[in-house]
Amino acid sequence: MVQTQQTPQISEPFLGAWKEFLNAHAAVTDRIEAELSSAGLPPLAWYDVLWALYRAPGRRLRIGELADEVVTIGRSGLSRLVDRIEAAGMLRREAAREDRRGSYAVLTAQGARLLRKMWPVYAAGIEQHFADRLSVDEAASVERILGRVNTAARAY
Amino acid sequence: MVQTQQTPQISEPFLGAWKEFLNAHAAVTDRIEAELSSAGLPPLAWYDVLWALYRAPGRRLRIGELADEVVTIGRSGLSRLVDRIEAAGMLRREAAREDRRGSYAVLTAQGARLLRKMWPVYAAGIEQHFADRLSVDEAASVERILGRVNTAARAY
DNA sequence: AAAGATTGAGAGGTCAATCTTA
DNA sequence: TAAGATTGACCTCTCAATCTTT
Repeated sequence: MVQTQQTPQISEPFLGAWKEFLNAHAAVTDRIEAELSSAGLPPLAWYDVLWALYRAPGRRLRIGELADEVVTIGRSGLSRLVDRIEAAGMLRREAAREDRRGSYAVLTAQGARLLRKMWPVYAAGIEQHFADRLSVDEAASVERILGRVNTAARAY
Repeated sequence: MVQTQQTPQISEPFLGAWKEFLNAHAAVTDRIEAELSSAGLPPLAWYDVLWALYRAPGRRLRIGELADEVVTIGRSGLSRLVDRIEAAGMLRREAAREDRRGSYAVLTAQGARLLRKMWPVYAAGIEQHFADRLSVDEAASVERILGRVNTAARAY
């Protein structure tokens, strides 16, 4: 008799790695969010949007391209997030001339300034809660290993 | 002149590790949530609650203890999550006799069955999207390294 | 007054339906 | 008909206020 659907046995090192992975993510991001908030700055999701625009040619991205960059949120959620960031004057929408169905999000000068205010706080959080606990070799290992996890998970 | 507040320079391996860490978390948890949902099962947060109760002596935990176990949610959020799980019959609240301010969440038989239905799907997701991409040595490294991140981040 | 837990108000997210243009 | 993007309805979380008991 063939067993078609058996529960995988995940051995200890893998299960241990998974648990630490989940806990570390929750702990570090919570702490960084709290530090941004204490500094009177918006959440990490804003940083992701502003930074994606900053990197892009012309400081602008189609809404769909922006959604692909901000990996923690879906398209409708992004649409509302862009609403809020636009209302705060940190970006503006611009109709796409080459395809009138679409629009661009364009970083404003104020948005670029906000990005420069957020980075020191964000960077300090990454350093203190994450990087300071790793050696250079360990960081390289984590990058390589989780990079592989990442590629695998997206390959669908 | 003393520089009191300089932006940390985070060198490449650390920044790379941080980016892969965030992306891997988003990718893997999204995929597992989608698989649970496709199987007609509730989200990971339910699993965390049910599993915490299952492990506990008497299959029961004070609400506050439960909140400490479920690290991705705050106390008021947990209160509402417990409402929903209770409404589904997977746990019940019970007044604490030794301290009448408090209450217990107690796993029901139905809750234990749900846990046993969720685990195969969850485990398959961990295996396929995470564990299969790691060697045993790499898993041990991730556990050790992120365990250190974790301890550090919580030590406040 | 403080601790355990819940609740009202509001912020931010999802899914499916919708609108506009291609 | 499909693609880009937004919207309506609804769900879940947070913060601060609240209720009960210590």
